[in-house]
Formats: sequence, structure tokens, C-alpha cells
Amino acid sequence: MSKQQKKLSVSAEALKKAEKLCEINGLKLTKLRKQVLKLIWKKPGYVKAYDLLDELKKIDPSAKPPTIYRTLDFLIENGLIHKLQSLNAFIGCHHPHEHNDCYFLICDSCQKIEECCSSKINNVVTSTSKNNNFIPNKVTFEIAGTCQNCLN
Amino acid sequence: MSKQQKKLSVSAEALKKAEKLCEINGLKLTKLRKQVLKLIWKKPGYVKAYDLLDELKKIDPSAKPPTIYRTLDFLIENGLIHKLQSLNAFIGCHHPHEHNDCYFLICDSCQKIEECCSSKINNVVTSTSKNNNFIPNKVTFEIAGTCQNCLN
DNA sequence: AATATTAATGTTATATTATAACATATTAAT
DNA sequence: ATTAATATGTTATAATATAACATTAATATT
Repeated sequence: MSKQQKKLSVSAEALKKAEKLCEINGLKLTKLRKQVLKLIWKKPGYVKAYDLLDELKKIDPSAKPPTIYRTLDFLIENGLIHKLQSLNAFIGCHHPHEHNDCYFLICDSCQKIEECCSSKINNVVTSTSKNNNFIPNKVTFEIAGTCQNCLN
Repeated sequence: MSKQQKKLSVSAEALKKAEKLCEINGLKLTKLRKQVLKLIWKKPGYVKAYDLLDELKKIDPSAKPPTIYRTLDFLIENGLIHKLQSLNAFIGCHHPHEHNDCYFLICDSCQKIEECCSSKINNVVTSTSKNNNFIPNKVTFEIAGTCQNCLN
């Protein structure tokens, strides 16, 4: 199976998952939202909002910044994508609604992201929060660096 | 000792530390840089770049965005302040150059920040990176939520 | 000390990221 | 069918950040 084919099926599978998830949760994955989600998955690495807007405009010339940002908000709120705070960029979520404790390895060189999950993160957040009498709400954990592939 | 007095001395101490550190490392803590650092410490919580610019303009009316951003870059590079990526905001560093593994508890309600250090973070970063053949460079770890004080 | 080099600051302009506010259309509930 | 809620369209502008080039100040070299 070629890389391109593999990529396509990852994307297709993500879309199917998203549809199912929205159905279960009574969320409306409208045409616009599906288009944007598809565009996000299409890129191998992360995407910037305005690049996404440019892509969307090819399909729907009337698209404007609020079109994209509102759609991104919906997708983030419902766990279908993530925002990378250190980059102001977006990526599809590989396992929507299955956990709270994911973090990201961001390759500075190829823009690819590894989404990681670990209870260790949760442990650190929980224990720190307890120590500080802090009620955690949203965790941002991003590690920028160089991926295996780019070291060669 | 009043809260105000305590705040002042924290700020004053941070400035002294910064001066010493710059001297040791051959860095020039110029008038401008010191002014900006002072303004950052003056606020009890985090500061936004353009708010800082407004403050700076009161002292130096010719200040412009690059004035602030360049100064912030210097202060960040040399570990005197931190940027909170999830807020596009800045805070003074409580222990410049003493560690790499700090993270932040950000109170959504009062804007105050707790800077935390823990080898646990480093452990998670190191083990995850090893597992993924990833060479980490910059870690962003921010926990937003509600602080003790604001729960009451 | 005069000159060259480097670092810091000044200045103009503009790029990038994001949202407010209000209008219209679509969908769901009564 | 009407109302209410949700989603989208549209205009304008706010908020965040940097590029590029000019000038000044500090440091190093002759």
C-alpha cells in the first residue's frame, strides 16, 4: 500500500468515525463542517486557519474567516480536532472522545505531529493541581523538536 | 507586610536577579529591557504585549510594536520571562536559568499564574521522546483552571 | 583616537490570527 | 404553521506579530 493510499484511508476512516460520533451525540456534522474536517485530514501535518480558508474557498468561494473559525470551534469543542497552541495550528484528532490526556510531539522540520496519550500526564496534572489547590480545566502540552524521520 | 509591599519586593528582587544574571552571562540588560521587565513584574498576573506597549508608551512615547516584541524576545531567550502559548501572554520567571522543566497553572478567573517545577515533567517528556525517537527541543505545558483563591 | 564591526533601537509598513455584530437561512420543536 | 434555536453569510475591525530598512550606540581592531 502506498503512502498516499494509506493517508487517504486514515482520513476516510477519521471522517467515518466523526460521522458516527456526531450521530451518537446528536451533533450536526453539516456539509461545511465535513468539508473542513476533510481538508484538515488531507494535509499530512498541521494546518493553519488561513491556509484552510484558502482551500475551502476553492470549493466555496464565499467562505470568509468566520466561516473557518466557527467551524474550527465546533470541531474543537466536539473533540474532532485539536488546536496546537504553540503554533496556532490545527490537526485532526486520531481518537476523538476517547480520552482527555493527549499531548503532541511536533516536528519543527516536517510539520508532522505525533499525538500521544499517557496516564502519566494525567497523574502529573492531578498531583500538581492537588498540591496547589487548583481545579484544572484545560491542559496544553506540546513538545516541539525533531522527529526520527527528519534526523536522517 | 501588606500585599502591595510584598509584590513590590518580589518585583525588585526579580530585577536584581535579572541584573546579576545578565552580568554573569555578558548580556546587556539595557534601559529599555529593564523598563519592560519592570512593567511585566508590576502586574500581579500575566500581561499582554499590547497592554505592555501601552504602559511603555507612557514612559517612552516613541515605543512601537517591534520595540515590545524585540524586547520580549530578548527576555524570553534569556529565560527572564515566559510566554504563555495558550494565552499569547507573558509573565516574569521566578527562577531564571535554574531549570528547564517548568509549567504553569493559569487561573482563568484572576489571571494569576503559578509557576511549577517538577522532574516528573521531564521524565514524561524524556520517556515519550525516547519511545518515539523524537528529539525534544521546546516544551509547552500549561494548565488552565481555577485557583484556590477564586473558588471561594 | 579613528575606524570597522556588531548589537540595539527607531520607524514604516504590513502580515497573520481572530472576533464582534448583525443579517439571513435552515432545522427542530411546539 | 409558527416559534425558537441553530447554522451560515457578510461586513468590518480587533488583536497579535514580523519584515525590512534606517539610525544610533557599544565594542573591538587598527
